[in-house]
Amino acid sequence: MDTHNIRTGDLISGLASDSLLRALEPDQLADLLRAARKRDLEPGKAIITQGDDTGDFAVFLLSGGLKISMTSASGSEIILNYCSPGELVGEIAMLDSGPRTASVSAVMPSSVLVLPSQTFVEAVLANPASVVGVMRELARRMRQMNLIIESDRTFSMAPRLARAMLRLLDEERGDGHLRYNPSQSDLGAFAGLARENVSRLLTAWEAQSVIERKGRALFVRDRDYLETLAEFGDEG
Amino acid sequence: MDTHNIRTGDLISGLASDSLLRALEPDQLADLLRAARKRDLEPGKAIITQGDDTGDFAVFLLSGGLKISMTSASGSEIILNYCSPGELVGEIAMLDSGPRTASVSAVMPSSVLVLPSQTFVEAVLANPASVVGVMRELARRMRQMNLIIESDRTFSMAPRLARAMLRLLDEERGDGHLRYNPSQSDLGAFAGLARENVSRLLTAWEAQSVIERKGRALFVRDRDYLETLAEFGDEG
DNA sequence: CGCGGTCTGTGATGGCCATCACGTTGCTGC
DNA sequence: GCAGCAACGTGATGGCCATCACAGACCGCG
Repeated sequence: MDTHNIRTGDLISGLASDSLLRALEPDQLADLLRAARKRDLEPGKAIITQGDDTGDFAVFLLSGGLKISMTSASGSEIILNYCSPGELVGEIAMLDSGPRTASVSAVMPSSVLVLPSQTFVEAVLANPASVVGVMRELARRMRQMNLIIESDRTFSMAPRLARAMLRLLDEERGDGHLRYNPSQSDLGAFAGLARENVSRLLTAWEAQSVIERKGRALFVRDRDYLETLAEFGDEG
Repeated sequence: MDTHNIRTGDLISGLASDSLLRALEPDQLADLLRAARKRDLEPGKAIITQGDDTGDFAVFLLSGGLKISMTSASGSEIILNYCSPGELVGEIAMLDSGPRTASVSAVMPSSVLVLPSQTFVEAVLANPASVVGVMRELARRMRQMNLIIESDRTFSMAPRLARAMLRLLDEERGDGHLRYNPSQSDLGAFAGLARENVSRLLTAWEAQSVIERKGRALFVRDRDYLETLAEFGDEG
């Protein structure tokens, strides 16, 4: 739990290209990390729970994977997003100091840094040029949420699942690997449809060689097919 | 169209409490306005069109009312939000300089200021303290979008329409007035349901004295009813 | 190896809601 | 006042998809 031996060099090179922290200078980043506490999470363990009103920190993911989810009034789970190392989550409540509207939990063994709100604000203020980067990143997320709303409203199951799977594609590994080994229930909660229908769609797609399955793992084989589906719906 | 005679005093007092610009000092605000061009819009006239890739400006609403909408792949309209005087819109594309993902058009005679991206960024940088306010406002919007996604996924027609109408309630006028005189089609596009079902729900609610109708205008009479519906769904 | 638990496949059923269709109202401009 | 148009009311129909139900597959574990 000693945080002073975090190697900031490693950290910086590992920052996600779209991380809020990318905008900070190495000096500020080092300051920030000095004020952060490291925590390790086993799979399933939550670091932020929906409803908490002590939302005065954000979470920076060092390794592993996180999911951001909320429980709807009817009790079902909605997965808003998944995160990879180098990304910052929980900034909404940190920035506006409201209650947590979503939970964040680990989907694999992970380690995170807990960044107090105050330190983050100070770091940004100390480096005004970083502000543009922070705003740009916030804007990018709003753009993505607009897409999700549009998708929910106008598309049927297949395009929605296609979008979800494309968002899960592991760009680094290159072939059709998905990140986080999602179960069918996870895919359903992510795309907004029932688990049974995920199963039906996957079976159909396998028959068309759009995907391949090895055990419970999925591989995208016809990415173009999913992309046209995601963009134009069933009719296209 | 001479913009140098805009009275910044009036403007500042008219700023929405949650405006991005609220965070600026009067000096920066004055600079900003000096670089802005004023435009007048008749109802239905668009100031931003979905797909434009010259998204290097934001729009500040002086008077009137705007709607932010997008056309889905299937051709139907989705209304993402309405805006009142004092609010800033179009910042997403301005901040991340991507293409416009939504259109903005007037729903009543309106006048707006067109703020170039560069000037906005300069104003913010000149006043680092304002950064916190800007981020806070962006965070607030993301929070609201999370709610919309949850609403779309888990609630049936009635709660969704209830939420839409509560968002349209005119807090200033106090009684049950709605802003922007929305038609049933507008309500449908805003809440995500078909116009016919808006009609059916409104008829039912009128019979229960939840709303009252005078001609085509709507008045909320039982706000509590709509709020419990919006929060807990049909079952509550 | 057997055993509870989670994950998965697949049919049957029904409800919610979009769509179609068409009639009605009400406003606008001539 | 009346033609034309936009907004509104309301039934009928059907499709999509959530839900229920249950069987089989896979997995860690004692």
